[in-house]
Amino acid sequence: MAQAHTGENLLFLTDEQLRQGIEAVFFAYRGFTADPDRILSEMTYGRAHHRALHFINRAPGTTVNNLLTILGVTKQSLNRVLRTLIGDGLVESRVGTVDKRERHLYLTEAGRDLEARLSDAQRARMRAAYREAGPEAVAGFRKVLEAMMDPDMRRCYMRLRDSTG
Amino acid sequence: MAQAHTGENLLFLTDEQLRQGIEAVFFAYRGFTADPDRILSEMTYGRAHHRALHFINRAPGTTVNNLLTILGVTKQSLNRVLRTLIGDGLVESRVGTVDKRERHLYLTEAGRDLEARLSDAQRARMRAAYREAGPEAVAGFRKVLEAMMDPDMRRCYMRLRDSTG
DNA sequence: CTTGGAATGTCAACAAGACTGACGTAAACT
DNA sequence: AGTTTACGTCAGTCTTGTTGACATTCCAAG
Repeated sequence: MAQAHTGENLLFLTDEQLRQGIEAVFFAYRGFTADPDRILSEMTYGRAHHRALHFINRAPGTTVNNLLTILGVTKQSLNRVLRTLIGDGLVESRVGTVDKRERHLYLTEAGRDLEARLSDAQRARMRAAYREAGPEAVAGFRKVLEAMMDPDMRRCYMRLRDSTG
Repeated sequence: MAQAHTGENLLFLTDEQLRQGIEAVFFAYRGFTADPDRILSEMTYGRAHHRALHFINRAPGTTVNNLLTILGVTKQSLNRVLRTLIGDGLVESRVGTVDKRERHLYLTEAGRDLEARLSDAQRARMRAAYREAGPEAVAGFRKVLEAMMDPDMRRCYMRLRDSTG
């Protein structure tokens, strides 16, 4: 009856198809992080620094707490990363004007430079993959990814998405 | 001219679209691992154990070296995981008959039980996402993921895929 | 038969990056 | 005035990855 309803035999929902999807995500994620990781391994930074740089660049002036919920790590873990990035002059931390308890985070020019290097490498692979797969595949790709997210993460994602479009 | 060629305006290749794709992968991967991680956190195992169990279940009798290239870690790192799994009676290691240097890995019944628990949890989320997105989106999803992989990983993935279909 | 290389395993040391728990400070809210 | 919130930090632990060194076992080629 599900078949009758959708006009599909729902082959894409078999355990075997799902397993292949799981393995595809596993292998693709390796490719996803490979290029930035190569750049980062030449310095004292890691993937955690990349993530922080990415989202600070994405939402300049974001607070530590906001970044915490986006990244889904503890404040101690994030603080270690932020401390080195601030110490190395890649990130600037400004005390809030309206609420002085908050610290607003911004990339310095050096921070923007590194972020651009990392993002360019990651985007190059995504661009190649998108071009190879075509626009309709990309739309489906995004649709499934969004459906895979936890509701909380989906809200994070949507908020970021809508803030620039 | 690219527009004329494809009949698209290639909006899906803008930096902004690519960035959204990158963030979608980031947030979706969190969801992807969340359910198995919850189960694993109740025992002494982690994500590395899950990965080993998954691929041993997927290709019973696989050698350590083969698993090494699939997982992309060092033998020392994998060995630590395998040692605990073997010690806990979830994995069996049999000396090869044709080449006695090789160890062939199999899940015990207890190993299959745990693997099934983990896979069921992960598949449930994937199934929900697939159902929500629909078969065409799923086809695009897979297509982009495959294009994102490193060539080596793509070969690994294809070989596994073709061995069961 | 001996030697070289490949596959596997083990020990030791180390680093990144996550975690918990506890504590302190300052600001804001009630 | 007391509580909560935001942030930072110290200390310790865990998982998972890394390198380097070394032993074992076996196959194969000289």
